[in-house]
Amino acid sequence: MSLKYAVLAALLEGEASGYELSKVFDVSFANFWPATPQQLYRELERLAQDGLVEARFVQQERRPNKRMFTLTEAGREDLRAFAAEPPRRPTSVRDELLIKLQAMEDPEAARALVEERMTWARGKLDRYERVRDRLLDGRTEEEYLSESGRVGPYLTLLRGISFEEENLRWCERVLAVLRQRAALG
Amino acid sequence: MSLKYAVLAALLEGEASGYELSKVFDVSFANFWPATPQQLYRELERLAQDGLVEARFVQQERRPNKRMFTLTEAGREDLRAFAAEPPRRPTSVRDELLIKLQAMEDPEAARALVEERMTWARGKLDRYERVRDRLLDGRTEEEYLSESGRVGPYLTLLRGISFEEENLRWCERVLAVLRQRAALG
DNA sequence: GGCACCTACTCAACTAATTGACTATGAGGT
DNA sequence: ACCTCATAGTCAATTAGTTGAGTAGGTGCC
Repeated sequence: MSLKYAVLAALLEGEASGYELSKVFDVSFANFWPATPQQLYRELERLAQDGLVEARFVQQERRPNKRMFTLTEAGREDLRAFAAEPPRRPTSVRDELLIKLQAMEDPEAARALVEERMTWARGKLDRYERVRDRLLDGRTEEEYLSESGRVGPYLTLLRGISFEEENLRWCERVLAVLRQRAALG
Repeated sequence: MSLKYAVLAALLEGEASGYELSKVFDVSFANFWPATPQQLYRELERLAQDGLVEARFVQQERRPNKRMFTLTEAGREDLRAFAAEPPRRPTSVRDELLIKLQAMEDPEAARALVEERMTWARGKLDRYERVRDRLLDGRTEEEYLSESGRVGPYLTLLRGISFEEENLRWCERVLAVLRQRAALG
């Protein structure tokens, strides 16, 4: 149900193809609503059938043809109604590393997995930084906030950044606990 | 696939019924691998068929009968192998609020949703605090870490706590941005 | 005396998500 | 000449997850 609105929300930024959307869901939207290309194509099909988006074919010369999707007024209205009411389902996090850590017996293996996670988190932060720069486009945060119509994209980006930063802090904490335990044991 | 190992990991704490497991997946495990009772019963069935857990019926007098599950040596071994290798799939977060925020036009409605989220996060932190107290059982963290065989449960609990704390910090940030924008606009 | 809630599940139907393979074309490198 | 990567998708099969109802005895509250 929510994927529907995630797609509609993504289309608020303007007309997009399924392929372009799959890129968006691979970077910025991935932090709060991951989706594979297959999910997106199916969802777009449904949305078009329900009249919430409009599709048009675009013939291309040096690339495969594509379909571009736009929000309809009905889609905009549906999204508006969704955004106004409180979330139905609680935030859900799925993290395999935590299962492994929960079960872990070997502290050395745990340390290795946690350090891998840290490297990964730093990579993600770098990518967010680039998304942020593109959003701000040379302006300061203040300028951006006063000029730009919609703040949503910025706030969700901040959440992604804050999540990864916390991830790093927690990893540090885990390493400290493992060291302490090694010293005590 | 990972639910399987989440269940096995939960059974590391000792024999449990499906019902008891569903309680565990409602509190501590909920932070990194949510599962409904129905999922658990199905998974336990499968695990028993595969010989990774052993089930025994327990007749009860004043309550419905139940089945208690224990890890077998094969289950323990399978879990060990899983825990040693790096995660296959990245962490995934699903958060409806962020879709709503991404789409949001009305700052006042946004503020209300964010404050609701804050109340909720504080409630969750309280519950974690109680879980933590039960784990530590009067000991300091140092004592716990030197006495207890397995650190996993403590580290995953820390992640839950850290996630909600960060949630609160991000909410504060969002409120600040909304205020700033209101002042600028 | 009735009603809601807790324990302890089972069953059926449904929707969502994942995986892998397949179709095309073009660009760039070695 | 071949290989990989990027664009832009489609199809089919399977697994995972959700929802709602049903069963059945016990406890606690007003």
